Amino acid sequence: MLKKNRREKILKSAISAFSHKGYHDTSISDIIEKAGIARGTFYLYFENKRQIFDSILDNLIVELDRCIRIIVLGQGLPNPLDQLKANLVRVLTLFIENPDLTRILLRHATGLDTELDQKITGFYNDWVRRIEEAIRLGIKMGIVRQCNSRLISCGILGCIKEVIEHTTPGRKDKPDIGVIADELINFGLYGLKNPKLPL
Amino acid sequence: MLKKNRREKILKSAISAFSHKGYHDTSISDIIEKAGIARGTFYLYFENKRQIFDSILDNLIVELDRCIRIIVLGQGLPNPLDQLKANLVRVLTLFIENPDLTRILLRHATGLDTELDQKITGFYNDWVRRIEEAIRLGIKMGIVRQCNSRLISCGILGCIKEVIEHTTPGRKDKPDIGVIADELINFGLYGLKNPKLPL
Amino acid sequence: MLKKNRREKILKSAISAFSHKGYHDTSISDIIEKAGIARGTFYLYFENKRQIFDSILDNLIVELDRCIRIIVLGQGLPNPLDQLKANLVRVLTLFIENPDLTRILLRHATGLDTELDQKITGFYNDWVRRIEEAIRLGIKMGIVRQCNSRLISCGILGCIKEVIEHTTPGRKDKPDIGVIADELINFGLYGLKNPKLPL
Amino acid sequence: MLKKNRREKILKSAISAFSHKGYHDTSISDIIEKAGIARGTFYLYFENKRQIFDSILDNLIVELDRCIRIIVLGQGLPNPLDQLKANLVRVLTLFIENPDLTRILLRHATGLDTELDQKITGFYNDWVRRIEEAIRLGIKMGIVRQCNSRLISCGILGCIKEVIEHTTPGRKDKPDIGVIADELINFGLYGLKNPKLPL
DNA sequence: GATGAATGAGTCTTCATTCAT
DNA sequence: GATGAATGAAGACTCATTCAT
Repeated sequence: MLKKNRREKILKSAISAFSHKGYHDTSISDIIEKAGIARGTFYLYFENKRQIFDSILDNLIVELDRCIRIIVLGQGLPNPLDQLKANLVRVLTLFIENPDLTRILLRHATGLDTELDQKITGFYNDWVRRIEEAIRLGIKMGIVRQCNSRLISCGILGCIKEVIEHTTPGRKDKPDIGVIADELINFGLYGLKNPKLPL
Repeated sequence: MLKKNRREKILKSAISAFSHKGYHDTSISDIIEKAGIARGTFYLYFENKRQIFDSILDNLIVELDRCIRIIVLGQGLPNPLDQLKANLVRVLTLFIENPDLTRILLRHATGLDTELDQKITGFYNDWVRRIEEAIRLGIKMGIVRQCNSRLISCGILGCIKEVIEHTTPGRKDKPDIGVIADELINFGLYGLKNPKLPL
Repeated sequence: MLKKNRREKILKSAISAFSHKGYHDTSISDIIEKAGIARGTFYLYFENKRQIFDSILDNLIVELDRCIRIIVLGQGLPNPLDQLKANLVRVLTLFIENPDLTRILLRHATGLDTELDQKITGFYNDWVRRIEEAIRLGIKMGIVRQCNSRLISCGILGCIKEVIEHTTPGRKDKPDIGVIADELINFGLYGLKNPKLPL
Repeated sequence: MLKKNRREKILKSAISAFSHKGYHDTSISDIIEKAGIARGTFYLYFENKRQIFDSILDNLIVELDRCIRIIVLGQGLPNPLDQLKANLVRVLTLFIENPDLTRILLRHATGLDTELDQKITGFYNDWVRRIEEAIRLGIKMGIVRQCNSRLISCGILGCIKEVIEHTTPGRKDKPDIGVIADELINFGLYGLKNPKLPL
């Protein structure tokens, strides 16, 4: 238990440090000072600087994946749109409540090396694929119009990412996540055109 | 003239190196080897490693800004939507024809230090502001529905960024930029909903 | 204790290196090779090359100041001339027993940069001032003739410095410090004129 | 003639630069900028950085040696003391009128490398030897008291050097060289003791 | 397990000197 | 003779990682 606590403490220090200074500008000294441990101790809990960074990202990715529940159609089940919104709300909440992790993922996890880049690209691709599947299903069901589903999925992911990056940092007033989710969903469904106009 | 050539050569080598290995993993040795020059020569043309990186980004930002022309309404002028599309096409073209620069901007320019982060954030904010103004104007004119213009502008920027990142790298077949632009515009205007369905 | 030893070892190596090759021609490599330590270790004990040099000089200056005791007049106290000689003997001894430090102070500490120059000038000025005060007191007491006390103090300092520089280096036979001190004091008091001659 | 002028211009620039920044902190760039010449041109007139420094010092040493005239005894000739004072005045004048050269010799020429150190030591030793010979002669003639002539010569040289260093820099009011020379000679001959006191 | 002193590979940057024009 | 772009050797300093205590 004590051991776990120590690991957590180191992780927290590392998250804070990486978030503020980025991977390269964060030194082991930064981390151990914040954690209040000795230099050697760090290496008892993590193999090296790179591994603790990976570890942080892996955790985050797992958490993020947990936010996404497959949308199930069926009588007696919540409206699919509501399920979609619930997913979005969970993701947005996770990011907004963990601004340090958000910064690490969106600003600092990028371009470190090929391996990591692939991991993150893979993670995003996963989401793109899920969105794409949903769109394809929608098309099949006649509720979504024909489009380049791949491209649009990509765009939707980017949409969400950018809104998160814009919403996260240094806010003191918690934004209303429900409103944000609604705006995003409306935009994704209906676009910007004034519905009162003819096509 | 010769001097300009040399500067260009160094810039090209640096762009290639930064694009593939990122800022920190690119050494001056990498750059001068690619450029086929001596170590000291590098410092004749650039103050230091950081400055050549900034220089590359500054160039790119200038080029990008040149792609965006203000949309002008009026008889005898092209359709605003076509003007919008032309902007988008120019931006997409610039990115797709310069995949190395794209990688640098989207993967490697992020999180280097506060100053650079602010410059890039500022640049993106500029675009967000322009999109926002267009949306506001549209709302006033009654062609765009009510929405949180700020949030949606952000989303649109992210949409474009992600599509670019997804489209750019390592393609050998040039994608059809016109098609991409159309898809993006349609998505932005009409969303995903099948227009044959009632609201 | 071990840590202190290491610091001492590095200091000794640095003193030897600086003394023989001067500040600029001494590289960190020179110092760590002599000390038998790794490159990084040096920087555990000293901030940088310049700081260890300053440190050496600061130490020496402190030691030198310790050699000088204020001359006190009074019954039952040693003859003022003997007190003066004792001061001189202590200073000469310090220099002669530390020829490396002497070389550093007299040959290599000069002209490195404005800051250091001022520190050393300040140190010498201190001594000049003390000598000057003694001369002024002597004039008041009627035992010293009228003179430009400032100028002569300066000259006396130079006198001592040059004798030290001439006496210190590479001697194997220890010079008789008492004799040197006597010669200097006699010169300062009586000058060169044969006392048997009328003025 | 033009060529000679250029050489002089470079020399002047170098003297000014070396005087203010010292040998190591003076770059070839400093010199050629002040001289208004191209980099390569410098090497047409001087072999390298070190040689121009030597050249400056050699000039100065020659000038200094010219200041010293052998003291000749004989009827109809000026008083030996006056000859001595004339020597001193010439030396002091040279230094005071060339503060940059003085700084170079006294602050910056020291400890550069063994060869130069030996040249300068040799030069000073020359003067020490001359002073010593004069003292010996004086002893023989009965006008100078017994003393360690070597040591005292050294001291006298130091006396003069320190007074010069103290008098030279940054003065706007030209000091009265005759007075300084008198003070120094009086000090050397009679010391500090009040002559009205018994020995 | 915990510590922190020691390590040394790696990198940026400077600057005296050369040489083709 | 004059130029100044090019050279590359050299050196200070950092920091992730190890290991003896």
